[in-house]
Amino acid sequence: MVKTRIAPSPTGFPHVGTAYIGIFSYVWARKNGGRFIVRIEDTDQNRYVEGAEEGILRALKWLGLDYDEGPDVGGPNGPYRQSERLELYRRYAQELLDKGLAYRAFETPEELAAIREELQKKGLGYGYDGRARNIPRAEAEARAAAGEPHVIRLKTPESGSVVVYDELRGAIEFSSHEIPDVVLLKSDGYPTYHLAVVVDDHLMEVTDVIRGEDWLVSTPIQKLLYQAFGWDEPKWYHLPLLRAPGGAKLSKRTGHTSIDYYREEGFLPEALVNYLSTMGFSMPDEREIFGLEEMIAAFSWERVSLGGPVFDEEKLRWMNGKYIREVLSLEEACDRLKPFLQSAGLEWGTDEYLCQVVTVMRPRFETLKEFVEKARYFFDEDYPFAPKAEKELRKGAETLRELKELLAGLPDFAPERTEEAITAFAAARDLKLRKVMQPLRAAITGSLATPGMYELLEILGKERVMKRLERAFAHLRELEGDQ
RNA sequence: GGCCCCUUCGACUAGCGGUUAGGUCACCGCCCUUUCAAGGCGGCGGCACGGGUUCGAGUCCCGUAGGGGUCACCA
Repeated sequence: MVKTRIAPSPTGFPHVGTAYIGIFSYVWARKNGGRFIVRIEDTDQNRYVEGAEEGILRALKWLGLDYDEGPDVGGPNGPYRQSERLELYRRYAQELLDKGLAYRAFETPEELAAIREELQKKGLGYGYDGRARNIPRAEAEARAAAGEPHVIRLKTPESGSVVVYDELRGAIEFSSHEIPDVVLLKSDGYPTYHLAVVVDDHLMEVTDVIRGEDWLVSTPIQKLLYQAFGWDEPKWYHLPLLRAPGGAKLSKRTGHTSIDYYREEGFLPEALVNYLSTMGFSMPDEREIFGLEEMIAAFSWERVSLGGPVFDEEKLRWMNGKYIREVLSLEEACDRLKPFLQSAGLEWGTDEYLCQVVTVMRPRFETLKEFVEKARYFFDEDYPFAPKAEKELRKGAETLRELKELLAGLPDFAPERTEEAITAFAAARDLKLRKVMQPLRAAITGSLATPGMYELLEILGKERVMKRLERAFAHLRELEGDQ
């Protein structure tokens, strides 16, 4: 059975990179009828952030990446939080010690810094020379027993090479002398990533490790660990890293990397997932709008490209708009908007009214949050007047007064009726339609960017429109009073 | 810097030896039009470079360049 996992660290907000890798892991597991699990890698006590785990799990659920096993849902191979598995790592580190494949090292951070500097001068690529290998076993055990702080390091081969097989790139060879004696167990008793990931992936029966390319060069270390334990290694897939517009790895400094940011800005989870999926994957028929189910059906590693994709928020916005106007049903779109209206303190009355508004507004906003900004006047009689709208108001004040009388005489604001009345009104005065429309638009919305006038009038209704015209004239008087 | 990975329009990508190198975003123009959008149509724009292999390379190989990653008791 194919089993994939995602292993986020609770060190901050939920990262889009986690979602990105999560999508491919999820899809590959589902494609194969396998299992997708979440494991929390909280082995760094210094970087641990309270609440981060909850944020990450919430984000994964929001995106629709439901997992079969995880810290909050349990599973057959738990616990799924590394801080709760410390005994396991110690036991396995001991096993390596017993086999003579690992050793205790007692250097202080200062000593290590000195060693690193020294090696750096010699032009060597990494930071430890394996000198503690020379400490006699008995002495090391005695010092450890005496409570001397130390770490346990992996004894890596001194010659030869390690060949890693990446499913997306093929065989990659690393010279053994470039693989350092990495720390397996830290002096605080916590494991490092290398030990924890191998022990957990093995125990949790992970068959396919899908992760970011930044892990590629550490794979030989983990492969060595699998060998040391005598376990079968999983298949490795290293996905390219998401890039920021400049080209560097997407980070806090180079772009918006928090999933929460996108949720708060009014992006739809479906759109974010869809967009992230197109970062490296493409459908056989080149369609760009597709959901997880479609991706699962069409997925193949051959359709994954390896160039680092640049995360383009502009295209994400376009795609989000596409979802709002073409993928979501009208009712669904209305429901998604409600929380945003609420947090803006706006009331929409009936669902029917909201849907009328959304119907005409749908082609005009790309994020849920943007709707609130652009459709405010539908929900607030105290809508503000934009400077350009005020200008139209001034220019068309006379026309508007006459138009108001006309509108007041109409029995109702059915589109056919208002259209006939207004076009006739303009024709009678030999006015271009816009000379009539713009002042009216400005008056009843405070804006010059709105849906069509006839639908606007119908949705707002005669009563509200007449009141708004009154208010607009009042506003006009204030403006003139100021001058 | 050592090592590793990557390289098609500005961005995301299709292409798996023979194509006028296709699509999407962005940009520009036109159409529609009462504004703003959406939509339709059209345009701009690319195989990093140099060697090979081959009758024939965007497609295969090598090199160069460029970009990225990684060199922690962080993951």
